[in-house]
Amino acid sequence: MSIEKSSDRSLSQTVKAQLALRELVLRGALNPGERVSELQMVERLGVSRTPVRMALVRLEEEGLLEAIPSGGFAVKAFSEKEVFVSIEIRGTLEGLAARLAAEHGVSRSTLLDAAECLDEIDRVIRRDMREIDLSQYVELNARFHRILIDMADSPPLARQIERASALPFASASALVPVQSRSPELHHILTVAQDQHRCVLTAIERREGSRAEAIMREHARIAHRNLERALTNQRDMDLVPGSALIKRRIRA
Amino acid sequence: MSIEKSSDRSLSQTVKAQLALRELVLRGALNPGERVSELQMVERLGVSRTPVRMALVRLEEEGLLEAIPSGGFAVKAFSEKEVFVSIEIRGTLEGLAARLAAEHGVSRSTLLDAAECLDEIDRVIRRDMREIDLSQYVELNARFHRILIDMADSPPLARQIERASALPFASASALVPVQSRSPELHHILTVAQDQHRCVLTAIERREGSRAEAIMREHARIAHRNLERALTNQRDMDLVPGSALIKRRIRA
DNA sequence: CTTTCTCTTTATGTATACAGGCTGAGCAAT
DNA sequence: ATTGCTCAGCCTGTATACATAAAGAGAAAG
Repeated sequence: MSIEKSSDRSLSQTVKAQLALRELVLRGALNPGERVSELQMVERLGVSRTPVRMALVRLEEEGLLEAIPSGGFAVKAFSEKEVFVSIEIRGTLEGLAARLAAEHGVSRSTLLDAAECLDEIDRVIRRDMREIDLSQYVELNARFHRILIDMADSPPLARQIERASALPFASASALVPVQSRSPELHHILTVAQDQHRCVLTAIERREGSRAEAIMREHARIAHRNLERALTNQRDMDLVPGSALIKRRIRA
Repeated sequence: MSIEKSSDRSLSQTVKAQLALRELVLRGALNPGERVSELQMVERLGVSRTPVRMALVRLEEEGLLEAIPSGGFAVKAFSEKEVFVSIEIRGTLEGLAARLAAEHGVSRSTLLDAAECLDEIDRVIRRDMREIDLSQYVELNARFHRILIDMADSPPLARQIERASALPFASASALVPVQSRSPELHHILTVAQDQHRCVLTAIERREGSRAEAIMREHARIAHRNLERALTNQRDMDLVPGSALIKRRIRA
């Protein structure tokens, strides 16, 4: 009955429980608002109560669960507005990172790393109008965002961005797959990539304010993708953690 | 040997441990970088290992501790730059909150609450040039910031700001006491209060961009206060968690 | 038929026992 | 004197037992 009875022994029980539980929540196996019973999870995950409890605490920190006043945890539900704001928060913090990078200045080698990453993205995008390997794009996109955060050279900021990106639908490349069925796919990726180029140029030229503004706007592409998914029922499957989003009734 | 053997029974052991441990860390009773042994804390706090462990995990989330790769936790040390960035993060997020509040619009009653709070601050500041009750100011200041966050009406943002303010020296009114010995005290409080007034006006008039800029600048008063404490050794005592800050050697 | 009270069940909070791994001291060998 | 090895002590990760509080079912009364 356990999800991954034969999972890697090298991982600690706590980490195993955390991964498995997150998977259950995101998959929608647990309904939003529903209490997550420790004993039931012991049964389902095949670990004892202690690691389950640790996993619950950590997932609460991630924002996937919320504490019940009388004790224990429940699966968190998100309104559409909350999702939008979460994306805005990430964009704002990434904007701050870009500005700090521009103001402090960044080493030549790091700039080259970033530029190389963007070249690779170009190659993926331009390959063939309709045959773009999205998983490859997602990975490279995540890498570029990581480099950008490294450029700020501020552990507290990196940490905060990590927290903001912990919500499945708020991370930098979570909503990219939503575009996969769209005829505008190539268009949007082109625009996004141009923003990547521009922010890198701005950082290189020490134009902090511009770098910040670009990253903020860049995050709003995710807003558009989310909007699409919310209006096109069938695209919701492509949104990670979509089961947690309370849908409004739409006309 | 325990810090608070006879503390309130109504609080759970976990919360008790968390409060006591935080106190120990901030007081500087545990040296930065030092490992925090669970058993030693059991002895010092008078609770068993389970709540101590929970408290350790939570304090790591707060950012006061960091996980040791081989297991366990250590007291975290902060560089001056990290402290500055932490303040900048808080300011940026509060700026976002102010902008959202302005853009969404805020109910009349909430605006009145805020205005009343500011009136009270005025009364504290203007009371007598040299006899200002700082603790009262700190409390009212915190209240105004709380109202501002409520205006944004975004639980995820409130949560993130709370996290950013969890670092003792990063919260909105943590560094106010540093000014207490300064002849500029009245001057700085006047400026800060003017920013309060301006941001409220901006929100009322739906001037989102302005509201955001003001809150960002407002947070930078904390920068100034920190700078003062870093140059005036004797003022460091007034900085909460100063024991965690790695001082550079200064000429 | 509804409502309320009680009792049972089950939840979490806490303490503690046990196992495996890391660290460091002391000793031996070069 | 230095370096490498072994062993002991301690520390964390995990499992589980126990106590207390909450939630739900069922029966009785209105």
